[in-house]
Amino acid sequence: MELDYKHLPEPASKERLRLWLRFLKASRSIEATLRENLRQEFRTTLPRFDVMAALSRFESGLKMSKLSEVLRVSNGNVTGIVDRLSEDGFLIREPVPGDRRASRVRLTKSGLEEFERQAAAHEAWINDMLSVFSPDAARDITNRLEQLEASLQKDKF
Amino acid sequence: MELDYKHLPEPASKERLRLWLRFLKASRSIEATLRENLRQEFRTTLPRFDVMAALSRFESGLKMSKLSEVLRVSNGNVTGIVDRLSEDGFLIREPVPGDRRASRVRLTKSGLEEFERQAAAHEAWINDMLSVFSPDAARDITNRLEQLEASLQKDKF
DNA sequence: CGCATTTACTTCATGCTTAAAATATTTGCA
DNA sequence: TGCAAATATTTTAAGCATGAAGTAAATGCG
Repeated sequence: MELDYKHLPEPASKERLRLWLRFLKASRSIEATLRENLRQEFRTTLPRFDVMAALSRFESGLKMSKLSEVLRVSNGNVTGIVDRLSEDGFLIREPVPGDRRASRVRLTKSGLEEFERQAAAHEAWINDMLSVFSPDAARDITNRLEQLEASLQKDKF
Repeated sequence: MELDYKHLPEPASKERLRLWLRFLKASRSIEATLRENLRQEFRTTLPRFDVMAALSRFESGLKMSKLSEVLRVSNGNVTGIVDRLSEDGFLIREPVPGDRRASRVRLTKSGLEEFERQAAAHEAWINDMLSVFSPDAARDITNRLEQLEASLQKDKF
């Protein structure tokens, strides 16, 4: 029979790897449910929701480049998603006065209304999935994640 | 001027939504770095790494259906990734005696060696990115994530 | 046995994702 | 002014992801 290493201290790197694996699993599990719910209830996808969420915070819209920066995805990626959302009438590209290369994207009235319904449902789904965390526990973990983000940013330079 | 709501208690659902947004941000940030590193150092991708990681735990290989179950991705998805890894000589499909529909996939010697180098680098990257968490803090968060997973599983039925 | 159902897997259509190349326009400066 | 460099965006090629449809083989039961 094997020795029981379970209660011996693991090297720090193993402990952190274990954390990452759990982290990823939880994240993927929640994301999968969100995708499925968005698909079933609103015939849309997470990337489309993300674009609309970003635009909903800027009444006068965002330039394509700013939009891809906010979402932290590539320019080319945003082009396709915006194309499709435009076809659905949820947003429009407007010319930017004085710069014929650029365009400003903003939600239409219909897009804003649609997004508000999606956002309310989204918040309820998250509240349900994370109900195991009390508001205090949620705040505590949020704080730790903010530390993590800060340390990840710092290492970039 | 607007009232300052910042220090009033937020509804639980807002607190949890905030947690989810931080969670997603951290997860995407770490994943992006992993993808970039895998690409630069090993000319591979996270899905390929995931497939090899899964197979590395089963010396005699896995059937395609079991592989997609373990990875929690669709069957059709696994087909393509396995196709490409096979072309690279990192794994092989073997016939399953007594069932001509099925095939068993396992790492080749070259695939196992390659994976072991990738896994060592992967662990070091994670250790670096999560270094802001002490082993104790890491264990603590891992425990909370396990609670979360358990509660997510339970709600499925 | 015969044939409907189930199982294992691949293919297909569509969309998301990236990096890199291409296009168009603006800016800066010799 | 003229033109090289920078900027804003789209296009392209390749891979990942899904759900659904298709193919082939195995199973089960009347």
